[in-house]
Amino acid sequence: MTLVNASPRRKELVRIAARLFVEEGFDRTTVRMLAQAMGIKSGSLFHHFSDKQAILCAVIETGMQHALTLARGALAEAGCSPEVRLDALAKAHLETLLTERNAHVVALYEWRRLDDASRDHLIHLRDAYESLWQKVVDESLDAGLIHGDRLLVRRFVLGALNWTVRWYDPAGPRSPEALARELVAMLTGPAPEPIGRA
Amino acid sequence: MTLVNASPRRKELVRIAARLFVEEGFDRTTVRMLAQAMGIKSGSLFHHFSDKQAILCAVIETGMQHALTLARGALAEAGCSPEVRLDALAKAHLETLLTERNAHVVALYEWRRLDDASRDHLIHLRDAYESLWQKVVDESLDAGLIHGDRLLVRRFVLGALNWTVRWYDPAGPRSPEALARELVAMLTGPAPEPIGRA
DNA sequence: GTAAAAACCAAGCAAGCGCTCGTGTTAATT
DNA sequence: AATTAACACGAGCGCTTGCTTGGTTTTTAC
Repeated sequence: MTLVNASPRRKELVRIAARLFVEEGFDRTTVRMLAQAMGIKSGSLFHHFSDKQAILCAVIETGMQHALTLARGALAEAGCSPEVRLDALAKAHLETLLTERNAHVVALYEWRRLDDASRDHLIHLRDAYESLWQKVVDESLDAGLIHGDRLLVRRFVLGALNWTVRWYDPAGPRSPEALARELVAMLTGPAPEPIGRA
Repeated sequence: MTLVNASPRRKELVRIAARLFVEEGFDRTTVRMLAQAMGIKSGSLFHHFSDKQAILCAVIETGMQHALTLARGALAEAGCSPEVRLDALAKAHLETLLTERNAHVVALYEWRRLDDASRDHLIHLRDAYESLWQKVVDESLDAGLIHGDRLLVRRFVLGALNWTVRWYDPAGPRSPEALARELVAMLTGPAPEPIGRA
């Protein structure tokens, strides 16, 4: 499923790389900086990754796999009420945005630094995730819970959620759950009844 | 008001730089590439800008000034109906996102490459723009047109709009006006009456 | 206990980077 | 006609970049 092996050592390297890519940006993170943060010399880096680009790809893939796993789990646990499912998906999205923040920020800002091969690989993951969302949005539309063009709704909602990485402060007063519920409430209008928690 | 002079020649250079920064990213756009696209040699570049960084700042400032001008104009022409004002502001936002697309994309992706001085300068422009939005969002909340936390609503809406640069196709079937109206409709729920156009 | 495999290192190459500098060439001002 | 300021040039300095190479150490497997 993944492009290359996933030894625990490699996983740790990817985590470190993600942090540096966020702090400095991909282009400004030199292989020497990466190596030092990993406790090895720059030459040794290329035993784990074919080139710098492959590290970027691995980082982004990590985040996407995590998002997919979380979203599928959330939907499996949620019932079949459209509102609960929408809420659960939004919550899962915010949670992966938080716990795998570095990877997602890198995906957001450095996507264009990928070469064609890596991009092709990752686009499939992205498409799978977006079609998950589209299905849940469609359910809410069919139920009359929300209104509008199905494609636009999905894009606007995911846009609003993704943008949170630019301002959300995990140390602040609001939890991802609360945030998700506020967004859903914003879309459904003033709710006459509270959302039932599964 | 602006950080430096704004001769027509310089304006053209900034436009070219914006295009290259979008195509290649700031770090990968070399001063030689910039110079060649401008029809001069790399050394001559530094007669117009103190350093590469200053070009980035000028590009981003261009976009922000344009956004501010358009938003203020739109609000001045709009009446005092909260829904019309919200719609007008969203439309103005999408229009500047479209006509000054390069500058805004650069602002989005390369903000972190700014040095502290440039960032301080630009943050004031950004704050002015956001408080414009906050005022209009507050009006809509007070009128009962939309619901939710005032800060969150502003952030979610601006997030949804800004994210459009990642998927919006100006050659597609939808105009910025139509897009703006769809977003407002999404927030206000199923409108019992059509929006009056000023 | 030993052989194979995996991880690592020191050294450095070729290329590209932002930027400087001394000089020449226009174009506007006096 | 003389002065000045703005713009452009060519050459290149000092430094950093991603990546390679040949050889050593550490870990794993039997």
